[in-house]
Amino acid sequence: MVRPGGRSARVQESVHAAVRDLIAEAGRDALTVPQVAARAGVTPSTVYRRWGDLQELLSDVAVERLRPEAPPEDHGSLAEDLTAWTELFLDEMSSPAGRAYIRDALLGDPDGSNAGQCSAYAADQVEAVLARAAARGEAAPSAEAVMDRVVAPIMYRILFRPDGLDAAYARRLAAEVLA
Amino acid sequence: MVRPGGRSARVQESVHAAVRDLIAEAGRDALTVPQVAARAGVTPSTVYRRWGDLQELLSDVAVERLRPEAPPEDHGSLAEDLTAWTELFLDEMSSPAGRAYIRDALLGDPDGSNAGQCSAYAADQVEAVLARAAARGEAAPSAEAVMDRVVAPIMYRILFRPDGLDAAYARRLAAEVLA
DNA sequence: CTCCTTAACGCAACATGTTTGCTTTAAGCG
DNA sequence: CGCTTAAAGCAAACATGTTGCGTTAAGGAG
Repeated sequence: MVRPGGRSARVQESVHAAVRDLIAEAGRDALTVPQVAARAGVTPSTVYRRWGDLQELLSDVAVERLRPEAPPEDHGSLAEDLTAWTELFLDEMSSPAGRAYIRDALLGDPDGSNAGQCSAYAADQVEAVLARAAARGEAAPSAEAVMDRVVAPIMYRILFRPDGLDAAYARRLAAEVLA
Repeated sequence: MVRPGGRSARVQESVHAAVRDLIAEAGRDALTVPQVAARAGVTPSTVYRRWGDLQELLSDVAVERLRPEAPPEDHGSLAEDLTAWTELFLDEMSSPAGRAYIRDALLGDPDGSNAGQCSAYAADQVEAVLARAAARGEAAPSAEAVMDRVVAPIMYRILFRPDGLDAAYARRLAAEVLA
């Protein structure tokens, strides 16, 4: 029997909130399960039983924070929509907080489902931009092409080459995939 | 004073070997610092002092295993060289062992230097292929273009979308960057 | 509304992993 | 050959992770 509501839900929310608070206060490195549990008003064994370890818990919280809050803005044309979205995406993801969340999401993710979720969030945003272009009658690349040529290079550089990431790079990637 | 040789070197080699052996025997999940230390004939405190924690140690070992063993083969033309190298790269990296090493390398890497090293290995291989093309007088894309359009999509999919990775995809990426 | 069933939590004892002060060894240099 | 000191060993203190068992309360049946 699955129990998505009631006490279980309160515990989950309380623990997630404790993680967010403690990261903001003391930084991610100072985080331990017993601390989180104490702040959440819960025993450590509860956290260990539900999440397994600190990494999986952080991964959960990270995916939650990486979910886009709003659909991409409408600027009137595909070129402008995609450029603006790419700049925003790079900006959010390459910030220290963004990098940390990406790493956390990848980290505590034995089966890859959390990472898959992150990718799906980006894909949804891209598809929204492309769908709007199609509705306007504009020619547009496939979502796969945008993932391979815009999203992938950005994420690769964030993870493997933390330098040379700026708005100009975002604009160049967007322009190239539309060419 | 840095002491790259002598006892320190023996300890490092012994610990690395212990990690490789234990991963092969019992799997990465069953790995603990005390176990590794015991197998290496070393005390746990030595490992903690040199590497900090298990993740950094695994990251070290992973980078070592991700170093290419040989320069890319010469097939006579840029198209063949790049296609063959891309197929090999995808094959190695997307294998279960390859994925695990990539994750480990990213994981225990506070300052990103290990991840940067992995990227540098790939960049070196790509540059070798392109340099050979230039020596033949062939027109070739920049190394940056190959990193963005071949290496990045492969790594992105390995990390975030573990499906649909096959030799055909590798060939397509290579062909597109040459077009 | 009340009574079951049982998933999820709390508690406490336990096992394991991590840190640290101090001592000992041996690498590299004069 | 002897000094200096980085790095390793040792052992005890400490923190974290694990588990069995009793208790609580969600969600459904009567």
